[in-house]
Amino acid sequence: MATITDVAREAGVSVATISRVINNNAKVTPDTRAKVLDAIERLQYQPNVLARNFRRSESRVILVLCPNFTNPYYANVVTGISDTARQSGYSAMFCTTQGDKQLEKDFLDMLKAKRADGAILLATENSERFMMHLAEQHPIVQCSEYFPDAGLSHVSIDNYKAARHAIRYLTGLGHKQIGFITSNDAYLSMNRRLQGYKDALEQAGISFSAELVQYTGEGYHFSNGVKAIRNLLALPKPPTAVLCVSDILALGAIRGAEDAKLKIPEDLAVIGFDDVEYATMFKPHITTVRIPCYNLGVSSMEILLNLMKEKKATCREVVLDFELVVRDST
Amino acid sequence: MATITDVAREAGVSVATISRVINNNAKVTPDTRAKVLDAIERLQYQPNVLARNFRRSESRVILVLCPNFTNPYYANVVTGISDTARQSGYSAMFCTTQGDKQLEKDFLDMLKAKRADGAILLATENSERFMMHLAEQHPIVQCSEYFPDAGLSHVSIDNYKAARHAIRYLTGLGHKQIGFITSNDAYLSMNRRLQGYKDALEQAGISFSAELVQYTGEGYHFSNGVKAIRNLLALPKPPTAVLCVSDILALGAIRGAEDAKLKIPEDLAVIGFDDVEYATMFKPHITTVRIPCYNLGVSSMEILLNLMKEKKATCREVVLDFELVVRDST
DNA sequence: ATGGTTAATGTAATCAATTACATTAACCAT
DNA sequence: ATGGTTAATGTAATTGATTACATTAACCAT
Repeated sequence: MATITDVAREAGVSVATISRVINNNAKVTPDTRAKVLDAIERLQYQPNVLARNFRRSESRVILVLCPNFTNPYYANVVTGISDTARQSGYSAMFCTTQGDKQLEKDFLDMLKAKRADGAILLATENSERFMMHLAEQHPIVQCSEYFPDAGLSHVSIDNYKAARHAIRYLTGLGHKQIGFITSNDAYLSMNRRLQGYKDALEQAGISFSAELVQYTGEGYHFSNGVKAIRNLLALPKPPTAVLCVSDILALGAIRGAEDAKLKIPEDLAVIGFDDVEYATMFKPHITTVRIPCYNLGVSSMEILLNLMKEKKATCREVVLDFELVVRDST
Repeated sequence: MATITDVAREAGVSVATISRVINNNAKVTPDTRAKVLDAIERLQYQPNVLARNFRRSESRVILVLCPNFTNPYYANVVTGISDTARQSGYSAMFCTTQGDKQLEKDFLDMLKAKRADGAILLATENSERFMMHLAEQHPIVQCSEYFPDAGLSHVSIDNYKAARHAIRYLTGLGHKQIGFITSNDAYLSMNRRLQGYKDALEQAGISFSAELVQYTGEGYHFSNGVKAIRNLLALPKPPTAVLCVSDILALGAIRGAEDAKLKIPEDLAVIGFDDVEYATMFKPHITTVRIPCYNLGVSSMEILLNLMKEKKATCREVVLDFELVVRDST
């Protein structure tokens, strides 16, 4: 593989000039530029990335902190991140920390050791304080979940509006008893959705009833959805519609309701969240709030690229559009 | 961040000695070693990875070619790869090529440019010839799918045995009309499974009937499973059991059979492949051939690490164990 | 023509680790 | 004591790109 010195010799100029041409960072006569490009072409020269990274003291690696890959929600986000990173010459290092705070910290330590140039967090167990401190020294972007008002860049949808929108749709269909199935995870998105649910009810003149809100414990398991809907159906005044914070929970709720001989959507309307691919595999096809996962990933990476380029940490907040996809479960 | 020179000064020795200590590649007096380790500790020294990679001319990046992440099969494999790579100080660069041969080639070109040290292929559109040639110059491991007798290292399960095992189980239950639902993808695993199916039938004294084999087209869509089982059930002598090459297809087959008012497993026994997590979400829980996806990933990465260390390309073939998980669909 | 100004290009230091080769020290046999 | 041998350690080159600083050339105004 030819080096910059080879090219300099071939073109009859100095290495500095070659560097100027390939980096476009100083004036070079059109004439010499042509000579240089010619030599580069002839020798099939490609700058040695290792030497460049070393000299520039950047690793061209980004970190991605992710609960897991097996949830298709994350799988899609990660694909978006990965594609965008690759197109910009970055490689991604993933860590599925599964709630291990220390592992997460160790992983992020690679930023300090210059083993990575930036990080995207799809969720974190660590504190807001810790992250704010880290973000002062390194480019960090939060995706989906974030600390509000922490001054960290983040990309997400408006979960409040999304839930409110879904509930308005249900009240518009005439539903008055509307349940809400959520997880115990202390995610911001859950709170925002709950608030959207409450406010939409209030605006529709329906009084809030705490027992209509089911917390399923942590994680998003199908069986949790089944359990939750059973509890709701056991109420003196069971709901005629239910909003679930994930498609998997919604699928579980449908299964639980069908087990109880209810017809979907006649006896119970169900709305999910995410619009993951396999949710459409089953009947009835569920109505859901589509989250643009792939684009969430793309956008996070783009912001991170900017952050890494700029040096000065300007906080960017990007809110992508959700979409209520109406199918057969409502 | 302290450099090797700082440590040398602190310890009162030369940089060469520091290098010897941290790399364990030459004799150093216990005495001086202690001094050096002491200095390293005091200065919190960590070798500069960029300088090291540059000098050693290795990138510590590996490539992973993967059809997609959204299929939980791949998601699990990739997690195994990723975890193992990280533990050894490697980061992974993923490319979901979706059948784009040229994109795949461009991606693998990073090996030539020394932007990556090795690659794991979860499937490839490129030819055996191309890959053999590439593997002569760079460490390559194939995972799940591979070219038999191409001399490339690979990790997989024994798909022939797995299918044969599943069919023997079905014949053991008394089934004589057994269908096989597979995809049109030209994967080795599909052929091996088909052969296992045929041989197991023959050994059970059942003659092979081509119409009992349904090809679903490419990809593994739920709806393909539904279609396939419909075709099978429309036969003059419909099957009483069916083996599907993926859980998703099996789920589709179950749905299609239930739509036709068949009871599972009484009227139709169904076996899937993979044992992906969400397959257990639905009832009836399917009997399936479990593939150790995560370990497939771990093992591939371990072999790749060896390959990268050794330099000489010794081909390693690893076959991991499958397991027939009997649940409610048989 | 002279000096000043600017634009283009060249020279050589630099980044941090590795390592070939050189040097030193220690020990043993004669 | 002398020379030889070996083990431990040091010196300095090397890797390839970037870039501060130096040099050159060209042009213009006087």
